[in-house]
Amino acid sequence: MKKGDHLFLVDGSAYIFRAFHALPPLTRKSDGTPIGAVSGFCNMLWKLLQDARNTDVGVTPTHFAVIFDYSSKTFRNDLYAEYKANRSEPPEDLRPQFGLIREATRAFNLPCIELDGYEADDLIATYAAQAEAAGGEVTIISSDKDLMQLVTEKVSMYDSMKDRQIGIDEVIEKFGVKPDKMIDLQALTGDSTDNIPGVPGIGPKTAAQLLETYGDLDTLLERAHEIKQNKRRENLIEFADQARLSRELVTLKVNTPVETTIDDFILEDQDGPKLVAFLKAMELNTLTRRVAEATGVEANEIDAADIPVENAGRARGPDLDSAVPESADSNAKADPEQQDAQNGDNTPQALAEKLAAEASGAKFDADSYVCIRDAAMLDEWISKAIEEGVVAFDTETDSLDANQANLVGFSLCHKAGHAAYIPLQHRDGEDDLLGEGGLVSGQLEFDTALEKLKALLEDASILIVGQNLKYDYLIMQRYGITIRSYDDTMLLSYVIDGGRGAHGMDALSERWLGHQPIAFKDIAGTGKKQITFDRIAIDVATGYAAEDADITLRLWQVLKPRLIADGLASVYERLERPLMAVLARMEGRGISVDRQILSRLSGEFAQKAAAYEEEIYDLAGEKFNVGSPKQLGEILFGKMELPGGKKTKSGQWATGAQALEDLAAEGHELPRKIVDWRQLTKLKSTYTDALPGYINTETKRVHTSYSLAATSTGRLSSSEPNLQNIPIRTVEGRRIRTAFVAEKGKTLISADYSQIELRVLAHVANIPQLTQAFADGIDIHAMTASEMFGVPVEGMPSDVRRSAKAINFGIIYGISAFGLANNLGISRSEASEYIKKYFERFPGIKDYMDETKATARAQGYVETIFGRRIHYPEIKSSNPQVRAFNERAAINAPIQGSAADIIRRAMVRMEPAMDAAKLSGQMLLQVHDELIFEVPENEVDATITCVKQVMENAAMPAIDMAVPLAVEAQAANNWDEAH
DNA sequence: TAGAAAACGTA
DNA sequence: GTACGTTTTCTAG
Repeated sequence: MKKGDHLFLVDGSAYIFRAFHALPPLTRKSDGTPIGAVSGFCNMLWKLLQDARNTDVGVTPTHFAVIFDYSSKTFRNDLYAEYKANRSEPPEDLRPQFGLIREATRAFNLPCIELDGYEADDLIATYAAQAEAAGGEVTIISSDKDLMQLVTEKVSMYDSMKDRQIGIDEVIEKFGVKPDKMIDLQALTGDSTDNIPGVPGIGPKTAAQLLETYGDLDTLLERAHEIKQNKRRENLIEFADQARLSRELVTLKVNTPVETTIDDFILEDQDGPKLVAFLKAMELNTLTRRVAEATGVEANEIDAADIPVENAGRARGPDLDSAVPESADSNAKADPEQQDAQNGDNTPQALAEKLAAEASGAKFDADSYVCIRDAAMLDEWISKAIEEGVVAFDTETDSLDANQANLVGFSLCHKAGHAAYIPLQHRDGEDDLLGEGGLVSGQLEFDTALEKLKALLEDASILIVGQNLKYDYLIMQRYGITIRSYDDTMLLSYVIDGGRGAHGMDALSERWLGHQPIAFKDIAGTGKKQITFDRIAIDVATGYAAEDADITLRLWQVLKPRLIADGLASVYERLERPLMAVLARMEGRGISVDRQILSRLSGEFAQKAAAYEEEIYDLAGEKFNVGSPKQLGEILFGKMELPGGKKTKSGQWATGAQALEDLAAEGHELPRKIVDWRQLTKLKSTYTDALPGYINTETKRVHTSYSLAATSTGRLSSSEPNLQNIPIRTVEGRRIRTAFVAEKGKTLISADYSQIELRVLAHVANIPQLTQAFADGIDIHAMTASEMFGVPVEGMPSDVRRSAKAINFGIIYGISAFGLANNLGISRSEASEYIKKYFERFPGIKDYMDETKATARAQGYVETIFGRRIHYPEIKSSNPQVRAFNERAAINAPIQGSAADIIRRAMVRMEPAMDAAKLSGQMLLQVHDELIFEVPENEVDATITCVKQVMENAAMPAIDMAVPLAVEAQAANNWDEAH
């Protein structure tokens, strides 16, 4: 550094706090990460750097650095233990921003300086002194009075938020003393925020006046006895030492052992792409645009930076430093009263309520909806969407099956009440042989519209809002369009109101907007007369489709703030939103199913079933519909007068498998045959007959549909076809699995969590014996039996182990004596004894169950270990049966739900992990605790290693489980052998 | 023809 | 005892 050079020193830590308190509390990324301070910081830096290049404006830095506090412990704590001891932890909302602001600094290509044991102020003092000694000038970007002692002819300060220079004159104006007296002034006045004692009764005015009179602190303290005011005199004498200590505390060190020299601070050019990538990740759209423009970067071509989110969360890094923590939510859980007192109507909760109240009274006006039929108008609507940055989007198609549906039109809504429908493929006239009538005129040309739509949907700076967006995502994916930034109102509702009712659009519209949408069947008819959407008149379609987009946007406006207010952003952001696209890709891939195998099995099952039917008629003495429980009941308990018949709640004879097994056990032949017949016909009708019908004609594969929001616990569900209930328990049933095959040259890998729910139980209930057993890898059911019945694990009778296994599962299900008795075929009192014994051996389980019930009652919901909430509105029901049921479900939910969250996390991480390992295999299916992959034969071993790694570490780093997660993986050519 | 009930497949 | 989805039968309209 030389004469004429100018060093800018940004007081990063102070800026963070100041910006945080100055900016609106709701400045957040779409994932809920608070970024108010980050935003302010980036804008400030950018402005400073821009000014630096406009040589005619202000001063021009040649050197630049951003300085941070390192930790809350510094050398000052050795001088005075109470120093800053009254500082409370920074607000939860602020914490993630410390790390992000350091990231920001690096993205700006600026040195990011901190030093253990020293405050940012000391580093600033040191560098300022060095620069001044070298003949340079210094501007300190801060308005902190603690730094004013550094101001000289060559060193000034700049308050970036008020755009104000602070030089010698400004210090005198503000404090009445020259900067070189600031130390003495602070020593006298103290500082309650930093816990610097000072001298009681002396404020800045008095201090300035005293210093004016006596010159400096030492002289003042020596001549304190001359002071006329009694109290002031006494205090100055009594607290003289305290004043000296205070002076030491406020004096900034100009000789901190810095590791970087000011010559390393030479201001370099911006790295445009790097900065744009970071700003995109922060979703600072305006600044992104500005920076892209100024640096000549095409923002659209740059992906948002991958800011480390998970790893930093745990690391005990410098000060409160950490990038986005796992839970960016805790602020919402902070004491609401305190927040109210501080922010009044600005709390997230208050804002969410206000928005909800507004939405519930809003009017819907079908006449305001627009039908877009020309390109210019579409352009106009798209630019409105770009302007808003948010747009609701909905596709209309001719089928519910996203893997074969054709796009008929789409709707947009950028502002409540302002929605449009864009018809593309409506048809009329008679069906020809292909079932295709003529295209209705007055529709935009398909490819033109699609191209425009692609630009909109793939623009990462525009948030696409959908309801059940996975469907639209799949449709657009098939047209070569990938939706980049999105929110899904169904998933928002699922996270916020899990267990409180349905999350379909109709239900949500009624719940939040007090509006009943046009029903699909009202415009398309029902049953045999139902028509597909492309046959619906365009004006009718417009009213329906535009309304859907309108509703979706309004729901988003209500639900997104609630997500933040309820502190559920991280659940949504980590377990729901990213999984949507993962599932869409899995569904799009489908799995190969061998038609021949199924058809052979169908024939076989049919033959055997027919044979059973003959025998059944013989035994019954007449022909009847074996599939009719009603007729069967009459034969068994009416005609044949078998004993022990029970009735179902609707008054019919119960002929369930268990009832028939009981009869069979008494030596009756017929019930056994019925059970076997049912098994065969079940396998045939549900699987071997039905599955081939699901083979997609184009892909030749079976594409299931996963629902992310169907279960209360967080599990997925699978339908059309349900591939989560493919038989495995019986030999016959297993054969169906052999029809699920890998394509040529590939292999299926099945990887499943071993005993994941019992492991979660061991973790959440904190049971030492269970934890130990899992750590040692011993048979968990045998261990339980051994504990309960005092039988050694070696050579344990199988029925003893079986009882223990049933109890272990019973615990997970919120055990009742009734249920256990049923399962084990023992008496209620015996079952009660077992449970009692179990609770004696594992008192932690009883505690867990009692606590969970109490929690559910007290707050109306329970939580998984990752914070997913499951509500039980009926937990306080006066009906004992209803209440007991809710209690059992509430006990089960954290266990089942945590396990579900774990595999969700694994799934979200799986694709990136496999990419990183250069593996080309693909994830096809999920069955609650199992993932199925299809991989090239030569990648099997590497894939298994990768998959196990991801699955076994899926809880980390959010949760450090007390129990290891174990995953077993196998490869084979079909699902039966792979499992 | 729509929907409930019963049965049964999975974790 | 928890969580699901599909099929068939049966009933009500």
